[in-house]
Amino acid sequence: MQRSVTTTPSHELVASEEWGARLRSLGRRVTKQRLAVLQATDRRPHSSADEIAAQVREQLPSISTQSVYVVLADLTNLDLVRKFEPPASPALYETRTGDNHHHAYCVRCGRVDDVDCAVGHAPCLTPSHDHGMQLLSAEVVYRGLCSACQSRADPESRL
Amino acid sequence: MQRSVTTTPSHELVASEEWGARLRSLGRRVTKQRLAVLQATDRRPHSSADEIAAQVREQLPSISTQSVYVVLADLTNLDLVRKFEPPASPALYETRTGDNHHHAYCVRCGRVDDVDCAVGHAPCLTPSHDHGMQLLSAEVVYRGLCSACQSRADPESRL
DNA sequence: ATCCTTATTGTGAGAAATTCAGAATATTGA
DNA sequence: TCAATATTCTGAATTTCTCACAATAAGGAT
Repeated sequence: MQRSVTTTPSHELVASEEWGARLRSLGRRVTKQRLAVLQATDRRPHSSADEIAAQVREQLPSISTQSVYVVLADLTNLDLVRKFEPPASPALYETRTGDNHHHAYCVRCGRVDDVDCAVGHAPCLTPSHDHGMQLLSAEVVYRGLCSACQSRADPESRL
Repeated sequence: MQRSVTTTPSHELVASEEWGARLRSLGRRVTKQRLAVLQATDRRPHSSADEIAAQVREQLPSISTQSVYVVLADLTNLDLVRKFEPPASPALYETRTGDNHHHAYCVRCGRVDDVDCAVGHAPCLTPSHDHGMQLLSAEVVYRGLCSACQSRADPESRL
């Protein structure tokens, strides 16, 4: 992989270095595929594996979709990307990890937005009784209607 | 469908009648397939479509899996069953609807438990900011480790 | 009780998303 | 630069679920 300052936008170069450092510190080799997947995911949060593959192909035209899947699965395990599975649609990926933010998706158009945790203290982690399950984390998925779909919504239709 | 008191356990007969009434009031015909699917789902909450099909086949040996899918999709729309999609596994169905209860699944064995809403007032429906999305409902999914897997867990492994 | 209308189910194929095994390739430490 | 082995590629396969159309059966009317 050649890194030319003249052909690569500087902010991407920096990002590339950062991702590379993170990968190395996690015991992973720094490959152009991983960097491209990370950058594509970073650039467009809530992208599907297919969309990420399409993005990546602008840099690496011959990358296979399967490789993107493998890379994403590995990065997800490393916690460099987070996988979100909205109902009835392919999994989406984002680079925002570590904060336990949640997601709202539009039941009409499928649009997904990030939603920060409701109250300061994660309220969803203290259910009334836990059946002996040791809880690790909670993910909240909001069903909603995005502003675009609200304006376009005919009042007759019951959602 | 013949209904013989001597061959059908009375509690199932009653349940059958109840489901029948509900279906009728929702403008649906009362078919043995629908009743069998409802009873199977009721008997074993958090079953997958395949598991429900297997259960149903004990009564209706020749029902196709596709029909079970169609019936479940329709019953879900009617709100007689609720569909839950845990990450990385097939959708699960249950007859407990209307209360907005949540789910905890074991990250190791996949076991799913019901969890009643954390605090009295649905806290998860008031996110800090909603990006203009009109929120309709929230579903909380708890990741956890069930008691069986806790005992069997080697302390070395980082979960 | 029987027939007819039409909802429901069955059949068979097929789509979409994802995973797997083994061969080829590329990164990194020496 | 080279070797070791992590990573990616190739191609097929799997799983879950959907679709179109034919066959069947539920429930009201006669």
